[in-house]
Amino acid sequence: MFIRVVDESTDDNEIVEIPLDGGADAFLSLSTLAAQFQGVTALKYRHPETSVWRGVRVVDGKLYHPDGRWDPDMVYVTVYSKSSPTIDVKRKGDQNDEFAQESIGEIKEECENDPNRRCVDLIVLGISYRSLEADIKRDANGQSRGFGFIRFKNYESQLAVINKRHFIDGRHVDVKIPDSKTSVHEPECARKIFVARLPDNITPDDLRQYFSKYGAIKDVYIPKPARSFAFVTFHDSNIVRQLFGTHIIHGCSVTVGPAEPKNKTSTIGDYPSSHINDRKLIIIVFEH
DNA sequence: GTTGAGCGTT
Repeated sequence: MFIRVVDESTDDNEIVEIPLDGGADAFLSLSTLAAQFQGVTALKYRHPETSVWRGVRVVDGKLYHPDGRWDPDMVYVTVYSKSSPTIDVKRKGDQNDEFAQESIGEIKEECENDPNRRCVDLIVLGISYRSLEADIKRDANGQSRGFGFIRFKNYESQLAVINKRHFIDGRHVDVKIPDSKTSVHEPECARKIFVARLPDNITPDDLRQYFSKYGAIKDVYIPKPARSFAFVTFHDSNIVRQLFGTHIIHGCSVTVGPAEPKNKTSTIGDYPSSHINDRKLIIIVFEH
């Protein structure tokens, strides 16, 4: 006898028929399943009446159907362990690995130590209406609203999660700072500032030290030989806008503006909204 | 309504 299995975390969603072992009380070997779905740890299925996900029993590398019989018409869905490389949207209180959320007290402690490396609630957008493993917001009827929130213990985890695309339960999912206009798919220049009128004796470390009080810095670039300008790239684009203007670094006045995209052929539509600013409007005024 | 931009009953 075969059962039908699908991996909803991949793009193809191809159904694979997997052979069962044993006779009347048939079971499925985890090794047989893993031969088709690498890293799988269990199976789940929607209960026909409640349409709630139900997990199959896993004992000693064997999967047993909790309702006593395998349904050949059912499509079972693969389940992967929490340490899989895809994002884990965890329930509060789940503290098994570095991606686990922590209690408010522990978060505060880390915030007080370094406000520039603060973990905040991140909004998770585009969650499948069928996803259950998350702090998902629901309407009065219990229907998923398609988004939820998550907070990490380690700032590194927050950075790692915010800067990549996620694929959960068959959908592309965004992880963003709440109310931020910018997307995680924004161009790098959205997180970068252009520092002009820069004295030659200013080092990358000077810039890093000065600008780190505004937010975590990803990269500092000063051309060699020095050309009186530099680029500073932050991890979070939301703090970039407030930096535009004049700054005093080591007693020297420098001018900070938005970094233009490297691609000169880009149109205004390619700019992040935070960069469609006065500079662009001024150009339009001069043309008339 | 078998839907898909948004922003949080604690």
